[in-house]
Amino acid sequence: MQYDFKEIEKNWQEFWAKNETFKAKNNSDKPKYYVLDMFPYPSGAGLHVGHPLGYIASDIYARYKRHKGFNVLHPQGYDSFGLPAEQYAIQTGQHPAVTTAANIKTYRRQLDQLGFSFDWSREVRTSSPEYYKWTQWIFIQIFNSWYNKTTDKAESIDTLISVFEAEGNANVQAVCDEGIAQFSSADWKSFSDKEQQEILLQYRLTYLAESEVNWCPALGTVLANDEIVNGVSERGGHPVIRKKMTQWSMRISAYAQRLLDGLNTVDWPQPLKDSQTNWIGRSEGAEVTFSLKDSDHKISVFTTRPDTIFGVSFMTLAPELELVAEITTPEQKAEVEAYIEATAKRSERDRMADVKTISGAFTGAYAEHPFTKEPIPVWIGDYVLAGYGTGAVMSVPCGDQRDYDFAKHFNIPIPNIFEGVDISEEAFSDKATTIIANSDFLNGLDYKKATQKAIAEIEKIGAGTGKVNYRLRDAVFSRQRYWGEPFPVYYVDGMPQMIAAEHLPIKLPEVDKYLPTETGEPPLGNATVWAWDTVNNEVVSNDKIDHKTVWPLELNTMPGWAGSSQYFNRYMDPNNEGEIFSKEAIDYWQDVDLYIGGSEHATGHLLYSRFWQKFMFDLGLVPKDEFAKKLINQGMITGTSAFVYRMNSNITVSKKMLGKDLSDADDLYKLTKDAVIKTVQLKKKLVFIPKSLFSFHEFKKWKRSKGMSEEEIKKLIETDLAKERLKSIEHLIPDDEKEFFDLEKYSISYSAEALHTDVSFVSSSDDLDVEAYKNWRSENSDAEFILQDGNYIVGREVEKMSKSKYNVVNPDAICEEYGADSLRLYEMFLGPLEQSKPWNTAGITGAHGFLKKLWRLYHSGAEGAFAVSEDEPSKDSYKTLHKTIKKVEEDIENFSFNTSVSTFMIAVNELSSQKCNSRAVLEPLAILVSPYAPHIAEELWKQLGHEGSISTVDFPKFEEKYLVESSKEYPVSFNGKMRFKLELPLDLSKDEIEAAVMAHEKTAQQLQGRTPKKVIVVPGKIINIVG
RNA sequence: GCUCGAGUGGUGGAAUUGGUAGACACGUUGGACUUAAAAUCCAAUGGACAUUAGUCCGUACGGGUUCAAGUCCCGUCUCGAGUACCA
Repeated sequence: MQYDFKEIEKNWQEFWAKNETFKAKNNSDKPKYYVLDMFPYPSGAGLHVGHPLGYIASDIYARYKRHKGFNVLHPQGYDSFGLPAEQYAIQTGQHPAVTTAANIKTYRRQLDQLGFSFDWSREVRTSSPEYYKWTQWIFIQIFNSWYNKTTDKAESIDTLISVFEAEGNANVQAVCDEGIAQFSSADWKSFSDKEQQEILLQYRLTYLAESEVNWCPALGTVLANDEIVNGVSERGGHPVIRKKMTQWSMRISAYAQRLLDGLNTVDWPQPLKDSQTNWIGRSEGAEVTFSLKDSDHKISVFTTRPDTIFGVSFMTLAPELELVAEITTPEQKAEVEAYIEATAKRSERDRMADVKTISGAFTGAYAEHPFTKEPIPVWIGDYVLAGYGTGAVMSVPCGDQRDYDFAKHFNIPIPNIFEGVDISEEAFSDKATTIIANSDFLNGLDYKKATQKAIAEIEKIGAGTGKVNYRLRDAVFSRQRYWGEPFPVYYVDGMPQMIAAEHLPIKLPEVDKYLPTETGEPPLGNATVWAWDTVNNEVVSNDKIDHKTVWPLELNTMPGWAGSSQYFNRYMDPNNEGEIFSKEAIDYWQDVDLYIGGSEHATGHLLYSRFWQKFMFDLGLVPKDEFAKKLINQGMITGTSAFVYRMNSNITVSKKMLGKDLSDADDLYKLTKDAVIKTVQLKKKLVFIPKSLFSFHEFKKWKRSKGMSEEEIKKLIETDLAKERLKSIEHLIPDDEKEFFDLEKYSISYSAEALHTDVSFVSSSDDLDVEAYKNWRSENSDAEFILQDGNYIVGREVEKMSKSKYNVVNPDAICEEYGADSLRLYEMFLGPLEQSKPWNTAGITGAHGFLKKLWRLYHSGAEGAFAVSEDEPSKDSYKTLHKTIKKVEEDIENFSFNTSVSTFMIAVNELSSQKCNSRAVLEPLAILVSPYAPHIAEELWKQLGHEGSISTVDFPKFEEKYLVESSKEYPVSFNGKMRFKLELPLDLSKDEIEAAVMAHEKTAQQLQGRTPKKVIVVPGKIINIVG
């Protein structure tokens, strides 16, 4: 009986589905374990072999945990709202729901075919109304909350209202908008309903605010920074302007400190934590207020260097600040306005890319130094960003390079406040060696002491306070898109109103087209049935809007991260219609134990999810304020692209360059160009040359990487290349030009272009299936390939796996040829999970060969019949088994899956040579392999005579006694170099070992009469003889 | 620029607390079986010299610690990821 993986895999996949083998129960005597994958966006292209890497790893771990007696939750679903489906809808008119459903079907088939142990009964799709009902529900909870700094958590807005009613807002410590006017209890009560709502909106955790966005009028949409290239849209190249729009924002900044602190409590990769830490960007310093001369205005600045306050020689404001217009003097008005206008035209990208140009304008206003009372000129400059801190800086040119450059450029004085430091060339910003001078009460202090003292003095005179500032900004939560969650929001007199939870979900309306409306409204503006009837509590036709009981609904939709910010909790109770999840479910499952996914989500999904989790924790909805205990970033699988080299259709004949200096390939190239005699058109248009005939550019690269000497290059070019290999293209020269193909007389040069070829045409030894390539593209049908030894060897390069590079490998094809178990093993075998590594289909034969060998261990009967004996295994077989158990268990616990695959291979190699077919070894072996190659394991388990699935059978127990050795083959080193090996009993003492070694004939041979100075003996490890 | 990570054969990668560098696999070469191919099996495979024994070099580069360094320390280079007028 052959290893028929197709039949086996099909049967067991059916078995698992039919028996719901992997369905997790929400209550169990077993301990719980929650293994989660970052769910996929179902794209139209389907999966390539890179995608399942993380899923295979998490599946192995989930299966392992089942063997270890855990009740495992291992769900999967789809992040199915998103731009590609919408883009496709705009192009083809097909409803995104239709294409999304079709894509999901493909994904499901591909996932099923890989044998994952997902509990599909818990599948969620972010785009299904049953799911987004709860996304809308959370939005309402966030809207109905404010952040109380006193209790340091989110609270219901009702607690805020009662404070307002009782005593106004004077004592309220909240994370809220800036500059809210103070009001008393009586004021509050006298406010109209609308006024009250407006005030509350400034406190809510999600609020409407004007945010500046990249608006593209031609596309009618807002673009992300990376969708803009050189100031125009990436798609279509339309102009983009900065525009203020009223949008929903999430007050994530309220959680900045807790998001930072929480990182210390989770086992996540350090780089990921670092990037979140950077993103949150905590900096300590002081906020200092400067009065303006001859004006009531004040300017607040945030500085991390209050110790340098006596070094201030000017102030710089962001040009966007409204204050600028108010303080500019009439004389400077024209200049300032011109500068503001110029800045507005520059995109953020421009301002970022262009660090060297220094620009700014003087406002004519002067601020007053809080201590010296000296006048300080106020400038504006686009190196100051409106969105960070207060949008203003106190400029200390001696201590900050940007301030320094600015001061130099505009001839502003640069006072030196550092002891013994020369600032004539550049600013001095080394905090560690700072000693302050020329600074009144700060003189002689170091950075730390001066900072403390400065803050204390600033506070004493009421000019400011010590402050912690965060880079993290509130997150814009509105998108001008169709294919996203609709907001459960309607507007009464422009004020947003939440729809009561019992009327959710508010379903996405149908539209005729998915583009923005002609008046520039979001796509939902095209919906004709999109108004809220407050009497019947239903969505009704727009023409019923009467602004009495029927009101317009919100036209924006939620962003991509809305649906993915709490899905891990919903999996615990995904079909609950009455609650987001039951208390029992969340209390049982608590949080994710292991989360696997890509590092690209570091500052998006993984930050927002932590924010929502903390919010839900504050509300008492979830028991943990961090949702995932451990997280692993799987590396990317890159493609190994294959290249053919298309020769340009003419070659250049030049004077012979023998004897010339060829020390540099650049010179060589130039030389060839200068000495051109003639250009010869080839007989054939399409000629593909082997890599070794590729142009000089390739040589340069090769030379550098291989460190070739000049001599070697000469040899290669003048003899090898110029003569033998060039001969292979001689027949392409037209007969009447043959005289120029005299390699003794002339040099021939040409260039070629590297073109991607589909990797499926290339064999494991890099030779191209020329016929397949010719058939691939009609223009190639009569192309000529210059072969070497009968083959065309392609060039190889590792690149990102992508359709356009023709290096995508489809798992369907791999499963068809080798089976899912082979694919699973091979993906793990490639290398450490976290590392990125190139895919090379050729290597899969190793994994496949292993499975066949494994199969043969159990099928040693006549014609490969199943044959397992009840004999007692040999000592060696027991040893093989138990060292395998030990290693595999350690490896899984450490997520070192690649090494455990090697361990399996070694075990099977050993058992094969031991001719072991004992049940006592082969049964545990099947369980060991089961997490990695579940189909074959199930089949072997069944053949071993067991009923039901192998999936919850106890993991084999490691027993030390089988590994106990009586002797060790010691490596004997002389001066650290291993010279020979010596088998010695393990129970020998150090002295006995030394005696045995010294008595050995090879020792004498090595020593050649010398007396060793020292003999190092590490029992059980090594012997080193020095001298 | 800053932060983090990584450099080991032709390739992917192994290598416990410092203790036999290159496990395992691919590829390559030779051989067996076969009419042939596939499949399978056996052998060799870091480099150089010697080819019997063996010797020397070798984990990006230059130093250092140690009986012993891929592993620890200092410096340099290269590559990758993230991030950026962040005051």
